[in-house]
Amino acid sequence: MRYKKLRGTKDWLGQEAERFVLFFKTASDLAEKFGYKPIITPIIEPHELFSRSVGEASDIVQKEMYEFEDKGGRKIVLRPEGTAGTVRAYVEAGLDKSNPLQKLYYFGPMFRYEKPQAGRQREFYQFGLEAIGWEDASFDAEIIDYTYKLLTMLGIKFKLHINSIGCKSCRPKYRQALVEYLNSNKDKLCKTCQSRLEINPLRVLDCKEESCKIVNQSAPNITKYLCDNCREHFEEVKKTLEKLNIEFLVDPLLVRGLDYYTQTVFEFKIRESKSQDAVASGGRYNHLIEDLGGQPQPAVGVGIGVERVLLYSSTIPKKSPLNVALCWRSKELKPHALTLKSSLVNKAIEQNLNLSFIHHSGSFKAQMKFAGKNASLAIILFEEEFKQNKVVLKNMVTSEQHIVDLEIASLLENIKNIITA
RNA sequence: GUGGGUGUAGCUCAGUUGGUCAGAGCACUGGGUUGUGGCCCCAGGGGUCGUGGGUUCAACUCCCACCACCCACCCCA
Repeated sequence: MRYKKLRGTKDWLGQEAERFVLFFKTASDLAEKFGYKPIITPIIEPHELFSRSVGEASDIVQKEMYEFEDKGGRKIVLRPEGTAGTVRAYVEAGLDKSNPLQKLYYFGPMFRYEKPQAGRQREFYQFGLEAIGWEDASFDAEIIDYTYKLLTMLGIKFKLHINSIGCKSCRPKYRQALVEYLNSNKDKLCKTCQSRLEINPLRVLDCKEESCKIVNQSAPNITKYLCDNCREHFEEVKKTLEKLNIEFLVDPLLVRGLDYYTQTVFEFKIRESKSQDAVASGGRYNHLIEDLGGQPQPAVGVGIGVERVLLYSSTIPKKSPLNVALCWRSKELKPHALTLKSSLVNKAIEQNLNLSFIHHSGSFKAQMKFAGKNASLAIILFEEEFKQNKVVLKNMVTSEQHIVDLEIASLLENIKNIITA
């Protein structure tokens, strides 16, 4: 074995690859049902896009980005998340001015230089939704509703945590109160939190260190510091979720690691596991479009971790699609089998049938062995039957077989009958 | 970035105190038996024992380094 995949990357093969594709189909179909349209943006972006949006002080920008200089001396990064690129494209296309209301979904690989672990890779896939242009709480609820439905469809058990972290006018007041409180308890905080206190005090709130947890329990509650506008918005989000029968938990300690969030933030957490527990998360980012040079537009979005979803999904099937194998008893029949196969493929496309047709080569025994392993049905050509325009249709699971007409339409009817039986 | 565990055929694993120990089962390929796969029988391919050094007459086996994977922390998707 000469070459190995890079650390923290993954090859998708066999059933895993099939499940991956199936996830994308499910997620994008559902997104389309909610009126979201696809957007595809580059994997490489300028470094500054993320330091401006995700935040200079965030862990992602400080230590997790893949960065390099291209031949023109530009500072490039492999995107660590999907929102910044989407917003950049939105502003660059002038949509903020010409057509500001946009509901978009994206899908693709993201990159973060971290130590790999189960459910955590250096290259990982995200499926995300962004609703840009609406300030109304119903869109926060829509994004959450979508994610809730998708994860439920996929058979994932989760807990939804939500919080509001305020806006530009009320958060500074809270921040000040928090810093004052934390400073008076500074000696009880862990080392990282003592430095967080300087750079990003809100992050202290979701520290898992026991001593910090105790301090956090009596910390000022952000909900009490929200301005009227933010409070009303949050109340409406909660009311709407209740009407939609979506269970959630208000978690005043939920703070996201990305700087661009305002007001609503949420995380879908897996019940059983405590680490790598977020399968999906997101929130509102009302200033990001403006911060990236566009006209001010409010927005809300979600990012869903594909690997984690696949890890916990119980309903995405692992079974391959239904295969029909063509086999021939003697060499002379081979060309007939192949033309038959080609006609069957045409018909299957025409009638939109969920069937695939395969063949092997070599000895008859080898063909049958291949069929037994890879197909549910076999169409077998024998000299005697073929002379009378007949073939053998064999169910490879039950071993039942019948001599049937070679004619395409009736052959397909027979196949359908076996499948539905 | 910190700590712990693991690393022998595609997979699951044996390998005795360093000296025919490079093996088994499954999988794979070919053949036999059934006008047609699975059962059975015969044969075959496949490994520089994670990589690189060191000790030794001799290393899969001892020592060191590195790499990869897993787990926990951290962080998040």
